Amino acid sequence: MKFKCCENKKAIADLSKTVEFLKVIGEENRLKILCLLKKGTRCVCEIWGYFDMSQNLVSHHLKVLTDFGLLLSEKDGLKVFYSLNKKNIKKYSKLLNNHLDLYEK
Amino acid sequence: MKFKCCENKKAIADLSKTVEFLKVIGEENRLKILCLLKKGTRCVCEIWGYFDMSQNLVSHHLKVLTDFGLLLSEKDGLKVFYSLNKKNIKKYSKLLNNHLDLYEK
DNA sequence: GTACTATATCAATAGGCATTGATATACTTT
DNA sequence: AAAGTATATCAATGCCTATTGATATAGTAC
Repeated sequence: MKFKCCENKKAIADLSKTVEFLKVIGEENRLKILCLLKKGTRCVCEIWGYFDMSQNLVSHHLKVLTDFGLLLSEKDGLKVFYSLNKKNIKKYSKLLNNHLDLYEK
Repeated sequence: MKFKCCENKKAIADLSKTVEFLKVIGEENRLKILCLLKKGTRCVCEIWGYFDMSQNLVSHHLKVLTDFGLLLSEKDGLKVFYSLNKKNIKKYSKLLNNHLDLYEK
């Protein structure tokens, strides 16, 4: 069995990116937001209302999630609608599972 | 599709536990240690040497991982050997994947 | 244009935690 | 018992970031 986690540049980069991903989703409010958005697209005020968080706090967490590429946003008039960036979430999930999967090879 | 993330006590507790798990593994040195231990049991000095971390820092991270239940330790003379607690890692991985899996149900 | 609504940004604060250096503990060897 | 080795703990520091309150921006309705 070859150890692949820290031996080459690709593996080290993957690990760093995985850690970033974990830090982004490893925050209670952000994980809640991701969970809610599994139901579908929501505007900021819906998220805010749903979780009883302050408006600026929700904005902050939405920005963190969006900046990292986990959410997509679309403006419609005054409202901004957020939705999951499923492609990227899937990508990072796979990266993570490479680390967590204990039984491969 | 029923939204299950924050609606009942079980779901909220699962989410909290998931966040804790993410915080524990979402640290570069700790994820590296987990990766190394996929190769098999290692004593502290081996881990320390492998990553060029200070001894007390390795001890600290090993403690965090062990306290959360991700590692098992066994003393043999002067040395302490650490290994993955695969059962628990698997348990938390499943919990996490419930959150990340976008396509279930 | 004025008032209002939805969202984002800014500045300040506070708490958590990774890191470090020093020291303690526990075991082994002589 | 004294010296050496492996690991753990303690105290202090500094950084990062979640949170808050206030304000700014941008669009809508009158």
